[in-house]
Amino acid sequence: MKQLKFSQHLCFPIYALSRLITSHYQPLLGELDLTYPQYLVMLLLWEHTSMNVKTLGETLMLDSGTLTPLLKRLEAKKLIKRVRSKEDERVVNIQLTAQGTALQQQAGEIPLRLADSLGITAAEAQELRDAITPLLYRLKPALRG
Amino acid sequence: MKQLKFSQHLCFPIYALSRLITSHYQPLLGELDLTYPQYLVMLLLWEHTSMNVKTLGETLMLDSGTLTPLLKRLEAKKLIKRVRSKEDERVVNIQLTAQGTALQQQAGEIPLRLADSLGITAAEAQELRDAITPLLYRLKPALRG
DNA sequence: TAAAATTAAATTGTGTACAATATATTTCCA
DNA sequence: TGGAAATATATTGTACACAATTTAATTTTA
Repeated sequence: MKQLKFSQHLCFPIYALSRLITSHYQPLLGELDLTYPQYLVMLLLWEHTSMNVKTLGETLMLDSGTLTPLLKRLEAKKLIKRVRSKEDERVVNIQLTAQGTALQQQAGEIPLRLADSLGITAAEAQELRDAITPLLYRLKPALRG
Repeated sequence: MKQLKFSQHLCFPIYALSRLITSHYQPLLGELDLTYPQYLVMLLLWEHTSMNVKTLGETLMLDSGTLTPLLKRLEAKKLIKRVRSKEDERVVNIQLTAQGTALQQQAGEIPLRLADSLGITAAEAQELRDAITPLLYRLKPALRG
């Protein structure tokens, strides 16, 4: 069987584009002392006020091995509180602090500044998102093993 | 200014899709004892026989901080050799070993098996690649700072 | 209802990513 | 031509990702 050339592989452009976009976020998020995954968590909390670790993980498609230390860093920065649920002691609820809530103001311009940094228009960004989002949720999760 | 909702952000679908695709590679690549970035390096070497670290880094958009330890792991697995160039002692050439060359046989079925695992057709994969690849190479690299 | 199964987080260990810096070599040019 | 600038790789340190396992709490079910 003929080997596919490197350039014919689907995987690489998505992998590289994801990292490239993250690298454009970095200087903007650096002003808020956030990493990109930390920013995603903050976006969700700004929208929902409180979420538990499991729900965050399902939404971001990240497991507790990634989230637990990330959330501890956000807590160390006093942006969130980690509160074990009274109703179900297995659950940890993540709540915004006043400082975490206040940070939303500084974050408002980031999407526009990001598009500017990337050199794409809002329309192009939407087109790409519309191409990718349905695929993301249609693909089967990988089988372990 | 109204805050964009989480779902309106371009960034997340690409970030999540990239990780989802990698997770589908993992069981297939595990049979070859390769990680996904290691597989990308091997794909390039199978196509070009020998490349130096700089060229690998430009093609994969990875720096020496990522590549040096990754290449040392491939060398420890006896798939490649790292050979300092005689003409320019700054340059390290990466060469396939016989074992590294032989591994290509086992890798031939991976692209089809991946598409099957993802549950997409070759046509869909190509459509997505065609949407993303030009964007990848058009975007400006991020400014450091 | 008590043991088994399930669930939610945390922990451990490996491997990227990448900024920042260091080191060694080569090239440039005053 | 000899020191400054540029180049290629390596190193250090921080922060993800994620598989695998552990721990503690809850639910199921025999």
